[in-house]
Amino acid sequence: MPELPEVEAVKEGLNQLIRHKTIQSVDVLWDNLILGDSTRFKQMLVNQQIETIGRRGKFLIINLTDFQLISHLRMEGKYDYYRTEIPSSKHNHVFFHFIDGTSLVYNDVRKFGRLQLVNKGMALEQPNLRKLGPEPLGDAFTLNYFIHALKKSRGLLKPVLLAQNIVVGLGNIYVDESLWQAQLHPKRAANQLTNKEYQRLHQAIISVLSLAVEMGGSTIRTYKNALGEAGQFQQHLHVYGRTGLPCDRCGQPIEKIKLNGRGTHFCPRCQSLNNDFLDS
DNA sequence: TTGAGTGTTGTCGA
DNA sequence: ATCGACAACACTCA
Repeated sequence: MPELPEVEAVKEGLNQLIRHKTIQSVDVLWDNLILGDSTRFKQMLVNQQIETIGRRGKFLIINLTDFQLISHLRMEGKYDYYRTEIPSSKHNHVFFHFIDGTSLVYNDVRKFGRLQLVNKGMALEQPNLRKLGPEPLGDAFTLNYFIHALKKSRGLLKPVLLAQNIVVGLGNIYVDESLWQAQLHPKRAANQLTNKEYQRLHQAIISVLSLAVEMGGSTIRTYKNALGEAGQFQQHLHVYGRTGLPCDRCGQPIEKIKLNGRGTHFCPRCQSLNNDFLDS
C-alpha cells in the first residue's frame, strides 16, 4: 500500500488523533509483527505518552516519553482510531489502548508490517534506517547529489530507485509515474543517463511526490489514512494501472512488463530505451 | 480450482 | 559486495 505520500498522510492523521495521549495497555495478537520480544514490547509501552509522530522514508516514527516506536506498513498496514468499541476484524493485530478510553488499532491483511520499539534517539541508528538515502522533498536531495549517486550505482533505473539507498520514498507506483514524467525507460542503465536526463528525473521525482503528498496519496485498492480518508492522487496517474490505455502524452498504448518481479508500466514511445534524441 | 498478481523489504545464495 | 530470487501472508481475479 503505502509509499512516501501515503505514509506522510498517515503521519498527519496520527498527529491529529493521538498526540499527547497516554498508553494504558497494549495487546498483540500476531507476534511476528513485533521485532524483538513482544512481551517486553507490551510492558514497556504502558504509561508512555505520545509526543509527536514523524516519518523517515516509508517508516513512521512515533516518539514516546522514553522510546521511539518504528512502524513500517509494508504492503497493507493501516492504523484505525476508535473512540468507543472496536469493531471486530480478523486483520486487527495490535491494539494500543489509551487512558482516555480511545484506541489505536494496527490492521494488516497480509501481516507484512513491522513494529519495533527502541530507546529514545535510537530510531535513526537502526541499520535499516541508517542506510536510507535522503528525503526526496528535503534540502539534501540536490541535483548534484542525485547525479553523483546514480553515476556510482549499478543496475537498471527502476530497481535502483526502488532500493531506498539513493533516495527514499519511491515505491512501485511513484517510480513508474516519475519515469513516465521524465520520459525514461525503466530498464535504462542508471549510471548512463545524460545530465539532462538526470535533471528531468530529479525534477520528476520531486514534482510527482509533491503533488501526491498534496493529494493525500493514492487509493488503489484499500488504502485509507488514519482518519479513514482515501487519497486522491489516483486521479493523476499516467501509467500505473493504465495498461493498454493511450498514453496521455502521445496516445501510444501503455505497456506493462515484469522487471525484477515487479509489474512495470511505461509508454513504449515516450520512454524508449534509446531516447537520447529527446535531448537534441 | 488453481495460479498469478498485489502498494515492501529483509535475507539468502550465487 | 551486489543482484536477483524468494519469503513473509491474505485476498482477488481470470
